[in-house]
Amino acid sequence: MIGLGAAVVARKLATHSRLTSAAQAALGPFLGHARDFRRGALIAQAGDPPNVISIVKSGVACRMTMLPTGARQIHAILLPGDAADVEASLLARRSDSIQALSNCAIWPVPSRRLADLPRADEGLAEAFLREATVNAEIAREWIVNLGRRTADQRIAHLLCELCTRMDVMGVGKDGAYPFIFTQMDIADAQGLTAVHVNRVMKMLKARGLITLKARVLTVLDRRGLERLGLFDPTFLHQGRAAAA
Amino acid sequence: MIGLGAAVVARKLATHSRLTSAAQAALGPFLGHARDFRRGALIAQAGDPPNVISIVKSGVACRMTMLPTGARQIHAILLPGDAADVEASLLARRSDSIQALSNCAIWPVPSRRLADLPRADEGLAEAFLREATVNAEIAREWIVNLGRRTADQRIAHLLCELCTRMDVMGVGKDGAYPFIFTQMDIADAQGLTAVHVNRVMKMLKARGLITLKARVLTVLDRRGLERLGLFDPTFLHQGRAAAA
DNA sequence: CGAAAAATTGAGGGATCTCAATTAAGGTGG
DNA sequence: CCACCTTAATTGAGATCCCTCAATTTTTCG
Repeated sequence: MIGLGAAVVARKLATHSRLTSAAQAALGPFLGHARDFRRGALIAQAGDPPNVISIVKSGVACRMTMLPTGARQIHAILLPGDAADVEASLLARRSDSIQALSNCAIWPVPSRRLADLPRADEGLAEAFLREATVNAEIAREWIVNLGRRTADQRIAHLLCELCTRMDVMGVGKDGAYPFIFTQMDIADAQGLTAVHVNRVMKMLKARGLITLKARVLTVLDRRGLERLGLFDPTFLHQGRAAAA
Repeated sequence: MIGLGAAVVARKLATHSRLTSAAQAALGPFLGHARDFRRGALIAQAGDPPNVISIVKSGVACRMTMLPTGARQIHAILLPGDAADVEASLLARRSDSIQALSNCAIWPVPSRRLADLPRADEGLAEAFLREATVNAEIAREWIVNLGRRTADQRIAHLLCELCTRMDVMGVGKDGAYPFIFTQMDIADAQGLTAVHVNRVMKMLKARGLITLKARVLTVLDRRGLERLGLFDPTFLHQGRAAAA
């Protein structure tokens, strides 16, 4: 069902770009066929030539850096429909890695195919460019998060970001979202330790903001969570009203 | 002397892209004429429509976010030749601001002019795209810095980054670099307080790694500074060997 | 079902912050 | 070019947030 899978990407791109039906049709052949990865597997590694774009078909992945000390820092969470390394072909080699945070299916699209895309569908090519831009925007927000927010705020902010992104993709209902992250994943994303993440999550539950059970996150008080995390609900939507 | 000023940008772009002499010639008209800003002035503000690219002719600027709490987080330092918002025209409005950290001269280039650039010089347009990509790369490194390094390491890493970028641009000699940053600027870039930055700088001086006098930073032990900051001297050079 | 991974909890330490005061530097007007 | 005034740097003391280490329980997965 390549067609079905491609719909995920179409929906994601549609969150910030207008896609013609021609563009949607071009998407299937563009993506090709997906590859499966087990949780923890490296989808791309630092040092690799960046000649492949990774697009998530299902599951969750991340971009991250392993430090010589063994510490991991996650820079971005990749949900279904998200694309990584759209622009990377412009560099000589990749400096970070992509890792599966759950079992997942990834489309590995040769960057050459992206380079040829404008000839097939100009609008689709621009949509991918916008995708990269939105991702850069999110990266800046992460810098703010890490630099100027407390642990409570950081985690609340991350949860809000993820929920907002899932909302837009139609994932989760009634404030209940699939949540495959380990407390260590969250720690590595927010510059904390797993132990401290545990204590913060406990507090979030105690305050009646969230519930977490059987890998399902339920947001009981979205407004409260946003207030705690100083989350601006509009920041991820910017791309939506983008020109043309 | 528009031609002379444009040479700064040509040199910057040449650090990661090959520029033909035709591209260099196209640069002057592309940039137009610069505007002056005083230290502290806002060059662009959150909420503005992102229809202008800011390119630094002289002085130092930064991209930053002001939080509702009044705190500032800097996401990027813009040195002469650096371009900000190359990709931003794809969004509806900017979410961060650009601020002058010293008196500086900025070329405000209408994004429309960038959109038209491929028709004038394909290679030059690609060079600007690569510029944006390298900047995204640096942003990711900042995330690692903020998330997984101590205050000592962060500051050492930032100093190494700045020195490396100035080296490439031919700014500073014999390990002496112009340094207009306030300790609060460094704090706001690295998620620290000015007081703590002061103590770390004192330590760096005590260890014989640097000297700072009359707005001139002298790096006495570059290797030592890099080791302390876990700085990988190759990370900024990636663009250099970029394809085509 | 059993082994491995993840979550949870406690105790204690350290890095960084906050508050506050003082000194040094820089910029401006006379 | 000096005097003044504002801004930046410096230093101290005490408080906090988050980390480290370690043990235990719970959950997940093969």
